[in-house]
Amino acid sequence: MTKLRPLPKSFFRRDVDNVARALIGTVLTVGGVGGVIVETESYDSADPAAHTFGRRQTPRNAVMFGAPGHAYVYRIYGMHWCLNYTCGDASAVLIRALEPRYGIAKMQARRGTEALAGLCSGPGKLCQALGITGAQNGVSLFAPPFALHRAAGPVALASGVRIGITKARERERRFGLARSPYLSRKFPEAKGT
DNA sequence: CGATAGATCGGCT
DNA sequence: GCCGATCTATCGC
Repeated sequence: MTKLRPLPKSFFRRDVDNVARALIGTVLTVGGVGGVIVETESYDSADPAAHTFGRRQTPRNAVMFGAPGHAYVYRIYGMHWCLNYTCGDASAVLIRALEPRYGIAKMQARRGTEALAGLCSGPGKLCQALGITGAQNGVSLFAPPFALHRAAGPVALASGVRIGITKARERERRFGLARSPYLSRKFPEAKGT
């Protein structure tokens, strides 16, 4: 396998949108299982779609008010989990899709499906494949079982409006690897190709 | 293909 | 009591 270099903690000490962009191409593993991040979304307290909108604190969103570089995990629709990286100042990046690369058999077993393209192509699927639950809420991303690694090289970045939200739908805070087969949904092509 | 319905429950008003 | 940063199956064209 390619040599993996860890992400520095300073990675998260910048604007949340830039973190969301820079995360594309980085590697996430949980207990050695994971892959390359190909899709993210950003949220902050000025965003009507965010859990921290208006900086109102509740038991659920408490982790987003804490230090950067931690996992914010919450349950959605009563049955799925979603993983975010906290970025400080009540902001966070939702991890939406991975290219499966490490521990693929384990991910297939957890998901109950074989197809690689569908293993981690969505926030709920990704958490199921990596075994992430509310038990990881608030834990450091820089300590086991989590491990974050730098991108192997430059990536073709795409962006667009977010998915699955009902508020602030127009905001372009979704980022991803253009034309990746592992996205939850394709990004609109700018032109040509 | 795209559209829609149902599952299922914690968090918040 | 309502609603959601989702997923899957199933329907219609």
